Order: sequence, then structure tokens, then C-alpha cells
Amino acid sequence: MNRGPVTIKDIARELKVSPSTVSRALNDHPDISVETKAAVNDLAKRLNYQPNAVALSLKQRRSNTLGVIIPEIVHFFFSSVISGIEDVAYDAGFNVIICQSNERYDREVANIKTLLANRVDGILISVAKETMDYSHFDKIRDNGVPLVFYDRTIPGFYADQVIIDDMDAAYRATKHLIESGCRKIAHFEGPQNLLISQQRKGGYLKALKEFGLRADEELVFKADNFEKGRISALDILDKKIDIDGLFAVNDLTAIGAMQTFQKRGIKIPDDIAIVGFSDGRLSGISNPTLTSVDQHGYEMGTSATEILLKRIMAEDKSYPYETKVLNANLIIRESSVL
Amino acid sequence: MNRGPVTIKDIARELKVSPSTVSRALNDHPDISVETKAAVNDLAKRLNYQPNAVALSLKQRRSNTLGVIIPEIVHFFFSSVISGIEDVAYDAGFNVIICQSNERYDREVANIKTLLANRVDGILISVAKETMDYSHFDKIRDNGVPLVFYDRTIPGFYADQVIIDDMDAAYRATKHLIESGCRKIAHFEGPQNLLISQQRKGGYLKALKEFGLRADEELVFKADNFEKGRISALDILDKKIDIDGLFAVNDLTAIGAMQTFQKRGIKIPDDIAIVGFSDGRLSGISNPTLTSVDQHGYEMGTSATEILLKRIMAEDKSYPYETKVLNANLIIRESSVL
DNA sequence: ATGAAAGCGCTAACAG
DNA sequence: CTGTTAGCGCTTTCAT
Repeated sequence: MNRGPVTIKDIARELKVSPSTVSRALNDHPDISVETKAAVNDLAKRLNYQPNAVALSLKQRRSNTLGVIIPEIVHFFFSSVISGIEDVAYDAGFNVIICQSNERYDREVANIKTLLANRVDGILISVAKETMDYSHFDKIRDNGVPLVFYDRTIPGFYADQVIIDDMDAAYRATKHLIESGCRKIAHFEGPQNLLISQQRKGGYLKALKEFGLRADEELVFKADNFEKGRISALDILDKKIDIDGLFAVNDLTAIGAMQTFQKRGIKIPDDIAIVGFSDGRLSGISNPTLTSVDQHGYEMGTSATEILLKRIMAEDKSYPYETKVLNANLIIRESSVL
Repeated sequence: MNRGPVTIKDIARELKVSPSTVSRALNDHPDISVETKAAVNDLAKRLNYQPNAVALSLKQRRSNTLGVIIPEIVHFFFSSVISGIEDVAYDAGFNVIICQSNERYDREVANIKTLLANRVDGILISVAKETMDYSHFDKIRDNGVPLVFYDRTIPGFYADQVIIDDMDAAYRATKHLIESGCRKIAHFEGPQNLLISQQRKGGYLKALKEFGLRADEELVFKADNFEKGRISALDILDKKIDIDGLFAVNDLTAIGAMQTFQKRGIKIPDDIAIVGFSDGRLSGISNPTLTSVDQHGYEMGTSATEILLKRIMAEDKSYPYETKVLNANLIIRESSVL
């Protein structure tokens, strides 16, 4: 016996044929006789032969692998996206390498380096909150590797992308609060280098304007996670800022604020109505349940992957970039129904 | 210009040296003159040279990649495990390929095939609920690929593993209910082919026995997800089965039951005290907040990866298998405090 | 200090 | 129908 996994050569030697014959037999090449094919496939099975995907990648200059960069896998939305990506990739015979940026710029750069070194055939990315410089994305392009942004894109970077209409969804969320009777609506915003944060704030402002409500900068807080949600809520309470509604950039932030308000005896939704964003498991489990925008993570994953695979497969990859906008619906729950 | 990413050859040609010199210069080999090194590294940087990890893998027969098989990434516990795995792998210069089995046996088999084809240097796995046959795990071993089980292991399969003491944790959880005054405690159990489910049920039974409570098979229900939690809770209500406590195999199941009970006007914890398992985000957000067992997912990921890397690096891999048992603590919250 | 050559596992002209 | 040869990108003896 020899070291390591069995190779095509082992089979060839055993059967006294050439490696190429074995290769062809294994790939069901028409030229090979039925008997040879049978013999080869037989022995391959007996020896538990596993084709070496690494050798294949090198040979074909194509790894049949997709790279995914995701900010944080622990969020329901992002893990749903991954499921969507995996399902489509899997069906098309592609593997997936997942890297987390943990919202950090340096990790994102390192992730890209790793993926390029491993010669992935395409990359799906949602950019980290921290990222302000975009030259690493250009590098992907320089290497001729197709790239699709999902959910978190960057302003002014022309590329394939799958997003939701954040502006419109935020507009509808805010409008819903207004129609429920809110007049002093606060907004907890995300980092403004991300288009989604800009857009969500934009939708909020648009709704206010449309209904003739004054946009008060004092009612906008930088808060985009559970802890910051708590802190900003405390801030509102301490400064006795008078609000009757809150639209938060995501659910966890909304829930952090909600729990803080409740601890001070404020009734949700009676005293303050709350709407989150990016409907996950949490929204149906909090008390009261949280009104939120369903971002359709799974569908975003499948769409992004389809767009990516299309470009990977294309002979001429120079056709125009595509932007797919998924519709997002507002799921009204207890936290905003007066 | 030529097609594709720049290679060592491109640099060699440009500099009129041999590819081997370039290789050595890039790897800081002592034999190479300082000037040559400088020239090579310079040009490499200018050309944005990225070493081809695929070629390296083939050459070294070592991919510096770990394979991970995970039942479902959307669960907080599992995504925490992934974060732990990634952090340790990353620090050791390893990449990670993640595959989801989606709790299905056939997917699990396919995942293993993919990982082996890609010549991962080691595999981390938590087995799918559906899996009853274990021959695919033997195949990993036959290929000489180290394997570590985390969290979900299988009875009687001797291998490296990282688990928590499920029996003890379940025992403590049940004991806590008893000490809180419960006398008729139901258990929502997971599939008994998984050791963790057996153990959790075992701990429940042990506590009952120790406190002289009768173990009533009528109080044990097959329920291990949100929906089944609802259904079994309804079942209890419809059959007017009298209980004052519930220990569920995981949090989502507990919450499904809790919400169902609450809708029928049952007070938690006053009428029924509830304890879940595998503390995630949900437990702190539900109302009432849920008492649960913290499974330390992140730590499980780091430990499992350390054990795996140790075996990968070992010259002689035949040393005895290791079982690491992480301690799990009971986090007492509102759902069980009378 | 550097180059030539072989080989990791596989495929694909090109012969025959 | 099957074998020979070359090569994917890189490292590593073995020469020089």
C-alpha cells in the first residue's frame, strides 16, 4: 500500500492501463470501451477513490468554489443569507468558503486575500461597518474575479448587487408610526458610510417631511446594536427628550431600547411605539412582539448567488452590472399597534 | 500582458532569473542574495502577486483548510461555535469551509464527500438529527483525515470530542425546578439517536428519581423545535395533563411552549415554571426571560479546533482520543423563579 | 548564489 | 479504443 488517498495512477497501475484511460473512463468519455469503463469504475469504488479537487482546480484554473464574506454570522439575517447562498451554490456544484469580517476592516482585507489566494471563482460580500476605504474591492476586480454585493453596498461603487429598497421600507415603517398617531419619532441610525444606513435614515426623513413633521436632529441617535440601543434609550430618558415613537435601524437595537424603556415603566406601544428592521427570530419572541421589516435573507442569498453564477459562467463577462432590488414588507406586530 | 493572475514565472521572466530563485526569494531562503530578494519582492508587490494556494495545496499535500459540518447555522449556538472555530483556525493560518447538513443524513454524506475531495486537513462535525448510520464517519478515518466531534456525538463512536456534561446540566436544571417547588415536571425531548438528547433526558430522570418523584412517561414528549413545542404544549392543554414545570431540550422549544401556554392564560412561572437549554439571544429577550443552560458555543468551537489542530500537526497521530467536557452553567431567569 | 528538472494529481491535445 | 506528452503553479533536491 502507498501513502495517502488513492490516485488515478494507483488504479492505472493495478489495471495495467494508462492514467489517461482511467481519467477518461471515470469521466465517461465516449471513446472508452464498456469493459474498461466497468473495470475502472469497479476498482475505483473498491478502492474508495475520491477525485482530488485540488488537482482539478489547478488544472482547470477554476475551483468551483465561491467565497462569501459576511459581517457576523450570529445574526439571523446573515445566517439566512448563507443558507440561500449554500443551496444555490450546492445545486450548481459549487462549494462555499465563508469568512467573517466581524465588522472589521482589517479582517475584511485579510478575508479577501485568503479567498483570492484560494482562487475562488467568485465572491459575495456584505461590507463591514468599519470599512471606509474600498481599494480592496478593486483588487478583486483586478484579479478578474466576479463580485456581487448583497445587502450592504457602498455608495458609488458600480457592481452587481442585491439589495432591498431600504429607503422605501424605512419610509413605510415611519409612515406606519405616523399613521398610528406618533408625532415625535426618534431614529436610531447605523454608520452612515453604509448605504443601507443612509437609506434607512433617508426613508425616515422622507416620511416625516411628507407628513409635515419637523425633522429634529436631536431625535436621531447613533445606535446600531443591543447595547447602544440601551444607552441611547437611557440618554433619551435622562435628557427627558419627549418621544412617542422610535424607528431603529435593526431589531436588536429596537429591543435594547424597548427593554430599557420598559424597565422605567414606559408602556410599549402605548407610550412609545417601536419599529425595528430586518425581521428575524427575535421580533416574534420579544414582548411585546416587534413590528419590523422583513428583509428576506434567504431570498437575498439565492438571488445574489444566481447573479454571481451567471457572471462566472458567462463567456464574455463585460455585460452591464445588475442591481436587483428585493421587496421588503413591513410586518406589523404588537410594538406599534395602539 | 498574459491571462489570469500573475505567477512566479511572470516575475522570473521579467527579472531574467529562474522560477526557483523567485520562489526562494519570496520565501526568504537564506541562499538568495539580498539584492535579488529585494528585486523580487519589489516586483511581486508592484504586480500584486498573490501566491496560488491551490498549487501549494497540491504540492504540499496539505490544504491548510479545515472542514466544518454544522446542522443549522441559523441557531445562535451553532453560529457561536463557528466563530470560535474561525478565530482559532485563522490564527493558525487555516481556512475554514463550512457546510450545513440541514439536519439531513444525505446532506451530511454529501458534505463529507465534498470536504474530502477538497483535501481538507481535518474535519469538525456535529451530527445531524436524522443520522442513524455512521459509516460515512469511518470513511473520513479511512482517508486519514483527523476528525473531531463537537456537541452532538454518537454513542459508541470512539473519537476526539468536545461536549458539555449534558446529563449533569439537565440534572441541575430539573433539580432547580424541583427546588422551586415543581412536582409534576414535563420533559420535551430530542431525537434519542443523539447522545445529547439521551443525556438530557437522563439528567431529567435522575433528578426526579433523586427527589423521589415518579417518572411518568406520559410527561415526556417528542419536541425539539419551536413548532413542536407549540404542538406538545397544546397537547398537554387538550389532554388536561396536569404539570407545574417543564424542562425542554432547547430554548426554542421552551419558548414555543411558553407562548402557547400564555395564550391560554397560563401564567409563567406561577402556574408552570420553564427551563430551556442552550442559552442564546432568545432567552434574554422572551417574556418572561427564560432560564436556560449556557452551552458556551464559542468556547466549544475554540476547544474543538485546538484539539483538531493538535492532531493535524502531530507527527504520530495515533495517540489516544481526547474527550473534553466543558462545564455548562444554569442561568436562572424569570421563567422559573416563583 | 542560482538554475534545471522532477513531481504533486489530473486532463487534453495529439498520436497511433 | 488507448497511450504519450505536456502542463496547471509551485517547491525542492541536485547540480553547478
